[in-house]
Amino acid sequence: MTTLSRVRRRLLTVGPASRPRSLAFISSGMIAVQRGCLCMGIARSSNSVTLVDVAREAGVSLKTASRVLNREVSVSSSTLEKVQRAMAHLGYRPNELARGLKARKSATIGMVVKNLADPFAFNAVKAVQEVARVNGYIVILASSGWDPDVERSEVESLIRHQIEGLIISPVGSPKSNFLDIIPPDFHVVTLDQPMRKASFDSVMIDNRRSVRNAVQHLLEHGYERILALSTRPWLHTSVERIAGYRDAMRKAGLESRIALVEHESSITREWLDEVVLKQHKADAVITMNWVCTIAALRGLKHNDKRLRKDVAFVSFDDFDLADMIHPTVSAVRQPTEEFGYEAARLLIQRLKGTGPKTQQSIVLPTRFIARESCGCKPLNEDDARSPAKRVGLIAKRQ
Amino acid sequence: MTTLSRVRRRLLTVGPASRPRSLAFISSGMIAVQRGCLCMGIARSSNSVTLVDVAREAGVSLKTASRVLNREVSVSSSTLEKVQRAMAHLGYRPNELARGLKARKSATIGMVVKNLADPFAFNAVKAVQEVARVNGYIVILASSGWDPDVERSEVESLIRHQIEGLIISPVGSPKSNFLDIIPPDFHVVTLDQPMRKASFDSVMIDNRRSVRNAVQHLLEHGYERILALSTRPWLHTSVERIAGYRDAMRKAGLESRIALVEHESSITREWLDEVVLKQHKADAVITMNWVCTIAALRGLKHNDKRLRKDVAFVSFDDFDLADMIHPTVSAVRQPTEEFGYEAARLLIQRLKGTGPKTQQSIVLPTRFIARESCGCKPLNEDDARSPAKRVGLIAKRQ
DNA sequence: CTGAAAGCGCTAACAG
DNA sequence: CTGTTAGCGCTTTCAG
Repeated sequence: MTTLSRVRRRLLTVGPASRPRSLAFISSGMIAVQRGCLCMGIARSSNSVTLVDVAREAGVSLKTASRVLNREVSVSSSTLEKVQRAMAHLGYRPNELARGLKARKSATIGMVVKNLADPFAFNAVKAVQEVARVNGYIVILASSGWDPDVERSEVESLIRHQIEGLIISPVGSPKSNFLDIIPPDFHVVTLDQPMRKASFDSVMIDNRRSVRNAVQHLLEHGYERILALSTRPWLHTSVERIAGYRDAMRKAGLESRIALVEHESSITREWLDEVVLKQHKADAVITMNWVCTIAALRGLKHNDKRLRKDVAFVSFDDFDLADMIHPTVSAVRQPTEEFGYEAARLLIQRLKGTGPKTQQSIVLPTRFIARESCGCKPLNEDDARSPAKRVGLIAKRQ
Repeated sequence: MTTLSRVRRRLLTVGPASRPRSLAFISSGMIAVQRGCLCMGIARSSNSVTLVDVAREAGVSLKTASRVLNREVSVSSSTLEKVQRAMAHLGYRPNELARGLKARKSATIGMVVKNLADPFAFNAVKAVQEVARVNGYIVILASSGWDPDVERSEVESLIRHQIEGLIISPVGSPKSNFLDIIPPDFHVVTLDQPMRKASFDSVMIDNRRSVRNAVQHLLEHGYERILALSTRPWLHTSVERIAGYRDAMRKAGLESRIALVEHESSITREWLDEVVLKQHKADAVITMNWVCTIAALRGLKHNDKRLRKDVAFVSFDDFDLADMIHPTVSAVRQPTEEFGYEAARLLIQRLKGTGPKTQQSIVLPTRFIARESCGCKPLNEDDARSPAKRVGLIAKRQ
């Protein structure tokens, strides 16, 4: 019998503090079987072995048991062993919630993303979870679904659950606002987007430069009627990326052609036909994000437009199987897992009090993956492979 | 001044219990400003407004404030309003951890997946999180990375954090074992795979039948040297799927051709060339899971093998852009979001005590999406679209 | 090196 | 309808 029930132990080892309470306790919904070998707790059934029980079993005080639990040094090896044996024997499981209540730490970090189905999000989440685990933290995951109200209430919920820090990829809409519910010196790391009017740590890329470089690449191939395609143009990332596009076009003395839609559902075959092909007579298209890419790719295909032959194509955001589409799709690759990795590292540094006290802004490098759709012949097969090859991999560091 | 600090309130309203402790408290790292309008908590800075504070501010007892917090009915509208105003004024934030300690519920469910980068996993997680949110639960996410030991320790960690229920897609390896650390009447729902020697609720598909149907489809196209390709053949899902393959082949009086590898990294171009093409002279390939598909697709492409022309192809697991590869890839589609949705529904029903008491096993339907790689002309464009179109969508029900 | 006592922020039992 | 009292399971002073 490894897991003696609470009642059993209470009955058997009344101990020094057998106050009236014991009786009241027993009468309130427990069954005590006399035979002494089988006891069932009905009320608080599962796993109610507490540190008190451990201490009693080991014949030490509660505090001593607590010391063992917390690996404090000042415990003689004999008591240490006694307590550990008691823990094992009883099948003791510390209650992290109770632990956190007094100690004011929950060993929990919160993470909020916009859409888990976006490769950016799940790769980041994956890395965050991995780093958190190694450092003894768990992560509560929430998803805003691009809704500022949901975002706000999710953050609120996380705070109520006493997260020690927050990693968030903010919706970033003008209406998005949760700064007022963040406690003053709370640790927050933003991903992908910065927060207006806030000075949180952040992990981002140089959106503007990344797009500028990509557009320059298209220009070098001789395309001139390059069209930038973006959803949610009010997003900080969109704004920056479009600025990068403009930079490159302006420098080349060419007219900017920009097609913006609020939501990817607007990017239909007909719309592409009308706007991209008829209106702008684009000879190349560069998308500003993943959903855009998927929508445009699908729409163009159904238009019987062949990538590169009729219109060159560059995607912002690389994706699985970009190297399997014909022609293979050139893309700006963000280091999605690194995002999560760095964010978690920043946050945990803060929580542990190691690392710098000043605001940290990490800017991660992107890479232009030249495949065929931009007009190139891919040179390095490894580079050209889509992110799929990294499935299951997390950069191991630290 | 909406957020008065704890010290301030302690100093101003000493109340009945002004024990020596108060002094010690103040001396240990707080700054009290005399002017009476500005106070800063240094020690326990953020958000330490408690229900006691609210009660005091509202001039009611702790319990009454608690009643308001819990929306209990027996509160007069005048006190209700008083308390609510006090809460708003103080910027009160309930501590869910403390709440859970006494009430023995954490409003938290745990979820463990094998690999978050797998479309199956993130779609399921997404749905679980959504359903949990709507029902007032938060979800702690963990990932086993296919490692039984990690899986076990993650489950252990979740239990320590007092999750009320667990949704897990088990590693399912022979060494995988965490049953002994699950408390007796704990609520668990398994996803994708069942647990040996356990009678948890589960959400699965009919793997055997799904594959049998797909193979039969290939047979109807006249292929005879159909090869089944699988990783991790010891997995329950793999076993079932391979059984389905055998069923169909046997029924057709054809020889089964099965190529198994432990890990997808074995599926190289050379390996495919040797095993699939030279050794088996396969005229069709059916993969048994997503990683297999990606690896095989990539390997075949680099072999200058054209899908359908040289070898037909069916993928178990549909994927984004399956309709963008040339030829488009036929696939067995699992309802990935439904998995999560149903699992969460089952679990929350259990937690709330609604719904049946007996073990529930939900078997979700799959669909064969006939595109071109199996030899078909796709009929319905909508069906043929890859799952990408569903980005951002969650089935709203209940 | 060890223990007793006092809570963390909240809910629950039981009176009024 | 409201308040009092006793904890949830743990950590934390502060004494030995």
